[in-house]
Amino acid sequence: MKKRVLSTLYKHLKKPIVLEKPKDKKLGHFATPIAFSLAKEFKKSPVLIADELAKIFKDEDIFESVQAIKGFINFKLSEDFLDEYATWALKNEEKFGQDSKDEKILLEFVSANPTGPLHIGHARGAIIGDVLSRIGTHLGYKITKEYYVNDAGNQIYLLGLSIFLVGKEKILKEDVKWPDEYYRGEYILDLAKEASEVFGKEIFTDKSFVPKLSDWAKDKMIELIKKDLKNVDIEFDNFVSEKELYKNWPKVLNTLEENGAIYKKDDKIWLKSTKFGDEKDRVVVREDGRPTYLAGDIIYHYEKFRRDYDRFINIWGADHHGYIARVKAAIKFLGFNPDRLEIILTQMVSLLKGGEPYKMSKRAGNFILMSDVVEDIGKDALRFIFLSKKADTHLEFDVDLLKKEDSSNPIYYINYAHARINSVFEKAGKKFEDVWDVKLKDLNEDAKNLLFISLLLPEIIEDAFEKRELQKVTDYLKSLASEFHKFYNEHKVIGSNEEDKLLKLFSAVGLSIRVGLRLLGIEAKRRM
RNA sequence: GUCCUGGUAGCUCAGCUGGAUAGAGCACAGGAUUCCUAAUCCUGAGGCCGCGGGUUCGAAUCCCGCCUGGGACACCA
Repeated sequence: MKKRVLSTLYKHLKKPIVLEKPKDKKLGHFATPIAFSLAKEFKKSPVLIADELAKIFKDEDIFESVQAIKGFINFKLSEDFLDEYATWALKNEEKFGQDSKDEKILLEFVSANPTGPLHIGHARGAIIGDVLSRIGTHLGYKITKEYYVNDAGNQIYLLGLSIFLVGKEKILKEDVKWPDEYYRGEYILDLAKEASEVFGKEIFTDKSFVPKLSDWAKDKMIELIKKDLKNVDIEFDNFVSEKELYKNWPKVLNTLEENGAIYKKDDKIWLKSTKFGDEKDRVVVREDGRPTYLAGDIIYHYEKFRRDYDRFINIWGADHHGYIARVKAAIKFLGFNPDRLEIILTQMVSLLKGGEPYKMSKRAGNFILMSDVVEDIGKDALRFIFLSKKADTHLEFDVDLLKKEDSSNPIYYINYAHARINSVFEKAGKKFEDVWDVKLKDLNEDAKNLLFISLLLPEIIEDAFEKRELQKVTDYLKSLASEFHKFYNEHKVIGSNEEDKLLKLFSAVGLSIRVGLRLLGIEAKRRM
């Protein structure tokens, strides 16, 4: 809708126009403060300019009225236009909100170390990434979902070591000296038990077996993570192994050297990342010849940029923010444009239950499992709440609130609207498609307003995707449900003179709720 | 100390490419059901938009300084 209005206005003005929501919805559907900016140019009062423009726009069919008030120009869309659009949308549910963006995007997210099950912090990035991909794909972007598996390095060794030590202590009943850092949690003991079945207890007798345990456990953890993700309806297109990437390390290192990106100092190899904005240079190869974690990321991004994509989006935990500068510096050294890489940071999640705070730490072992929360409140509620706040702000929520069956639980509230719509149709003995060709005219103001709001979904999802602010979608669905409930309470549908028209209106509301939720990976309930 | 982020109603937050009286939800108080799902709705109260300065016809929004919460500052991932 907005696009139609913009192109109509552009036809007359030939200037980019800002369209916004009028302060008061009674004023109209859209408004523009364009007269204020033109005032400077033409040295004329914005009020006069607005009056003149309003007269010009008035003759356009898509507007019912165009009014200039105090320099603002307010537009009301015509019923014919709204009806036509609604009819099309209802008959083309799959296409509703679709667009034809033409960009190939590589979206990397989750990428949690395969050293344990996913915790609630990972879930946030997972859900945001998944929904970005769902919405982006709907808008026409070609999106590949990728998981970078850190299957090399110290953390994986620690995983094996942790299993080894637990096995030694709990299965062999030997005394164990615990290092400062190791993985805790029951799953380590479970793995140790399973390992003793697979390999025999002897596996815990000698430290030289640790790599074997590491390798075995890592694969198990990857499977576990995939299962955790599957349970919230998230699937990836690719899993990229860090270990595999190291095959290309000599080549990448060589390229870096040729481009003057690295130097040797203290028997180590350093990246001159300060040259491109990093705080200090970073070690990429230690004195014993082992590459650092950064090396893996450099190879990974080198390979990424060699692939055929227009844009790269990484979703990282906010604790990685210090990494941005060095990775971008490396990309630049490799001869690519780092602006094509965009990093979305997700902030911490604090979980409450009955007002009690939980502190999470994967390494400490007392972290909250994503799977536990899913079991507790369901994947739909988890998805909704994680999407309802901007990625880079702290998210705090109480799981008990999401179990409540009233309006304090947004997912419940929205589903209730959808179920109500279905129920009204059922009571009326009609199917959605029965009313699609009913002509909407002479609707009351409330109905017209609700119709307009229900047709806003396409611009909401586009805005949400472009700004990477998915809470715009959840906010929209909440307000659409609210407008619907309000209307429902004030206007009787069944048996009224307007029955079919209002049913069509309800059908449009249901459409947006259903499509909106589907893009969030949530199925709208038809009955409650 | 440096770098990110945030500071708006009791709580959680939206608004931030400057614009029309600062919004929503929750919580709180009152009210609505012979009638399509009251799992809902309506009404009410509640605000130096962290503080101070600046730019502007106009600042919650932009700039500078300060106060303050959180995070990051590895040869760990």
